[in-house]
Amino acid sequence: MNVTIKDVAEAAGVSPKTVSRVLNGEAYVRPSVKEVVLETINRLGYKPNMAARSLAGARSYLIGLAVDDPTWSAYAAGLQLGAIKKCRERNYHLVVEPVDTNQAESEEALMRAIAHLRLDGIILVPPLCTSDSLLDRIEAIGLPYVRVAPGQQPERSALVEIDERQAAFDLTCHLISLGHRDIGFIQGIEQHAATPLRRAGFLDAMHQAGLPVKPSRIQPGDFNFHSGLEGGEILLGDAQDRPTAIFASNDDSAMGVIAAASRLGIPVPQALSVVGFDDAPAARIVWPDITTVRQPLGDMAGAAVEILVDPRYRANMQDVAFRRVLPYEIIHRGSVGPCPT
Amino acid sequence: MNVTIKDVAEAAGVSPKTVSRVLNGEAYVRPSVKEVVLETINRLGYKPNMAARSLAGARSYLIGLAVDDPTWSAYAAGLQLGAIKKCRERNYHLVVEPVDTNQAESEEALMRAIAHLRLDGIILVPPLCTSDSLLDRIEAIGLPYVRVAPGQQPERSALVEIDERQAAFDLTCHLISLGHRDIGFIQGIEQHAATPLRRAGFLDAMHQAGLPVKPSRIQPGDFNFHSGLEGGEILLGDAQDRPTAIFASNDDSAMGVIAAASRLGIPVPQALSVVGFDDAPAARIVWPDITTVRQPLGDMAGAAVEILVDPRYRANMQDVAFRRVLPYEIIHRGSVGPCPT
DNA sequence: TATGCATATGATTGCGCTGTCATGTTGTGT
DNA sequence: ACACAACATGACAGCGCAATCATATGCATA
Repeated sequence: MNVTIKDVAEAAGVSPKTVSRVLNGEAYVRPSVKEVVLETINRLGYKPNMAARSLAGARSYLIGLAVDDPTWSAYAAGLQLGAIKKCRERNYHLVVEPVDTNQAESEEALMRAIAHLRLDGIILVPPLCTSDSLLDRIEAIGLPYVRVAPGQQPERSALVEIDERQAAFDLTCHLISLGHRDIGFIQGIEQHAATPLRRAGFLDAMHQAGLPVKPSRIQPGDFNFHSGLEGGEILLGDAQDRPTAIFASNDDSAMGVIAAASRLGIPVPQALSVVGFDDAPAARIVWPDITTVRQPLGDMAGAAVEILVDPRYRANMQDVAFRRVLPYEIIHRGSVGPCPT
Repeated sequence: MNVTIKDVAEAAGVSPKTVSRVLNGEAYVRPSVKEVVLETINRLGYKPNMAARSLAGARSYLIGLAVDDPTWSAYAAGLQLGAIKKCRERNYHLVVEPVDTNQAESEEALMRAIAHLRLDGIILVPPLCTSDSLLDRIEAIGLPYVRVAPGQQPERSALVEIDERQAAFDLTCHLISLGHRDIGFIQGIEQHAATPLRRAGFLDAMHQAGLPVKPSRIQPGDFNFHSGLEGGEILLGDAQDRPTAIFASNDDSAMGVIAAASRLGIPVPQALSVVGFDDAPAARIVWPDITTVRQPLGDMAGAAVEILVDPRYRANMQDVAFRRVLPYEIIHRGSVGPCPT
């Protein structure tokens, strides 16, 4: 049937264990032998059997990505792609596990999958990475995990994030620098750690500039188009008293705000500036395209994979060295203009 | 450490093999014994080890999803979610493998992953499912595969699709029934089998209604927003001679057409009707929302998984019974109106 | 030359499960 | 009552690999 390590060993004139050593990059193999083995592997087209590897060894070469995102938004997609790419590099594989935070049974299914597959590690995406009950259970079984943008309990475990608060601060400052003094804000899902951070960054910037923020200028939202539309219609509804700029907590809701403006006949960016967050693909293609904050989602997921496969992390999961804060970037596009006089 | 089948067997007072029988739903286990075993499994929290199962048995309980879609569009996301859901039901797991059709090395990586993981089956998504070289290689190793919307070589292997041509035909008829007689068309990526089928359905309907289609009314595209924008601008550029409706080959390009109309000051749907295809999430939320064809992507992927785990398919991959044509649905929304007089 | 240590390799065992086959233990028809 | 099936269970081997330990080589130092 299929080529096994034994076949390679025989063909190369060494023991299976030596082939195994070459495969796993262990020390104590003469370069000349190593070369012969590698050549034989290639010639025979040998591919190690993961099941046997994981049964005999300690690792499964499988990393989990747990996501609670029923629509599989661009955010989840960006992370997934980055994670897969890095897994390939490292000869690992990614198993995607969707979880519904609102369903206890769903968490059960995740734990079952983890045990089934003997995952080597798991990447937790908002809002899962802020669920204490889930974190507790994962810690209880000793599974290495990395949180993506948890926004809280930074000391608890490894994490990968950007400085959301600073990014929101910078973006708000940009609007202020263009003369905007009355800026509305559309929030995200409250359970996402990013939501309070982005709001805080926004408020920091406004306060630092000495600009007041009426409570009615802060509208709820849930990171999707509709909430942007609704929040936008409320913020822009009163022609006598409307903000000249709106900060939406992500790009989808920013598109909703633009749609609301368009319905009300308010030209963007001439009469209203709109900014989003995340740099979703759609933010680049809609018209006007949206000024936003680019999160390096692929890099973040890649960093998470790297942490999980790092034996040093597996040895000491409390190690503070595994807290990655990646750079963000403000992307200037067409949805922002100077404050209308 | 972890509970094994042996522990369960001892606790239940039976042999490991009997537990294995219960696990795999084999015949010849007394109901009373089965009950005791199941109770013990539950009590001990036993989770079978996939690696051991796959090493000892013939199945890996892993299904692959191969996708060539660098942006991981809504199409890929919809399929993925449906596949994962069905996998869970069946106690399988999904491993996502992105492939770049333009990179030979990428196909190599896919084949390596297949061998590594001993996949039980693989789902091929356009345009991969029309790559003869890839299909040949997969057949050569005897791996069961299902093609999603291949649009050609229907007899070659199992497939899951909708009747793209009929759907495009129906959608075009809808426009014609509203009085439109001059309809433009934006194509998709030529390598995707859906592209010629949707075009053919469109042309069929036009011809059947006795309506001419000038060559300039057919614009190229690649399923994304930009190509819709460009094609739209060309189709609508001449105010003296412009179609009253445009059929875009998917929702992204339909949004591009709407954006083009908006730039040119052409109100949709008053002066121009636009239809898309796929019923992407965005089609529902933009304004105006887009009349389109809903493909049951989740069901399609689910059906693909069901075929792959079906032992009858594994036994006879030529069986014509495994060709699934799922129903589509035309979704009427705000982007279509009667032909302006 | 003898001693030690770093380097290099192989023999053996077992991971947890399923496949095969042997062995019981009931039921059914005559 | 007997043969013979259908049913029910267990003993045992082995999947392909890595971990462990034992065993060989070199090569410098005393």
